[in-house]
Amino acid sequence: MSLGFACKPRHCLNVGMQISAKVDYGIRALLVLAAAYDGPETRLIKSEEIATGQEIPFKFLEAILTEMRHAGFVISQRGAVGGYRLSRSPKSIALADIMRVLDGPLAAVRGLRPEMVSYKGSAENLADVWLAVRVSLRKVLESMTLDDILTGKYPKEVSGLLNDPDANVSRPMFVTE
Amino acid sequence: MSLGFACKPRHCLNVGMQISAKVDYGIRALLVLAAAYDGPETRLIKSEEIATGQEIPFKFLEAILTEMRHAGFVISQRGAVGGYRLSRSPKSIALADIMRVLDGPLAAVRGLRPEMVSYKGSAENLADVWLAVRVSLRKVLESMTLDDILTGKYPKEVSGLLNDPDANVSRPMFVTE
DNA sequence: TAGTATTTCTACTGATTTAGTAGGAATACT
DNA sequence: AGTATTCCTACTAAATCAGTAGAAATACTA
Repeated sequence: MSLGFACKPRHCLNVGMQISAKVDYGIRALLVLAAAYDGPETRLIKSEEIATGQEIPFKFLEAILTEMRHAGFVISQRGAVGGYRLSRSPKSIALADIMRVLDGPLAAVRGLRPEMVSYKGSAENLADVWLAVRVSLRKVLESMTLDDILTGKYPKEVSGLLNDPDANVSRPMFVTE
Repeated sequence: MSLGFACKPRHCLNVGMQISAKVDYGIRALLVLAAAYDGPETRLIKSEEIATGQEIPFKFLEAILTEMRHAGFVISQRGAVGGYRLSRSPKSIALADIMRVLDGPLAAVRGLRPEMVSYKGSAENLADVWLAVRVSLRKVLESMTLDDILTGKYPKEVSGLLNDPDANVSRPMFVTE
């Protein structure tokens, strides 16, 4: 009846789905721009303002915003009155789009897309698991837009998930045997 | 109308949810043991047999199996007729359990559990997204057992996901603007 | 036209994680 | 005693993550 230690002893840093700092910062920056969005003539917001308001490292944020511009999510202007604004409505930008731009595909198995991996023997059906994982991530992340997060009004499949009784309880990482 | 490049130019290795080699190998190894499972007196299977059968690097697999033993999923025996067997029924081992042992929590944001992060200003509701992501991962990975994968008979919420018309089509990673 | 403030680009860094490998010690059966 | 296997410790090379530094390009303003 020993207390089996089933996880890394201390802070347990590594993880299945790791939301990176880059994605976290990037989405927060777009949310700030989304809150100011008011059609194509929206005022420009400086990266400095976003960085201090959201406590994001300034130079890192600049790099992220430049990636966002390459992806077409934001429009920028240089110079004394420069800054950034959203290129289109916050209703039209889904979280999955942002995450794919900043971090690549939503799900992969050993670096490969789920439909690219194949297994043999007793593991034959394992690919189905990764496909199901990807679909379930898509259902959440493709359905939620920047506007949904600003307003707090989520698509009902998502609010269904949040109503789950233990949505905000974390599971133990050790196993007793 | 330029073709905006929204992702890393070439092989796009980084990813949101990365199923690591360790988890992939570990689950496959347990599936092999699960297929042989026949109560507490199941025959022992050598790591060499699993490694060649599933094309997993031998020494890496050994390390993974030892972690599995620490977690209580397998029982081992050394010596000439040694090997591994499952410690309990494949019906009682969920994929989420295995993944937490090998890779830590299912989801984290910048290294923190989703319920530990908090945001301010326009990003206030962002934590809900990560909670929803975690719940949706749990719904898939806590409901599927080793036995489900062996038999190909999945809980109906999972088979619902797999029936999604584009379960096995991958989404483009670049954005046209 | 000169000045100023901002974005943009290129390059670099240190820490951590990933995916292993090497070699030997412990152990269980014959 | 011999043999085959698991178990443990240590090590490595490559990639990724989370930034930083500094200068060039650019847009407005006076």
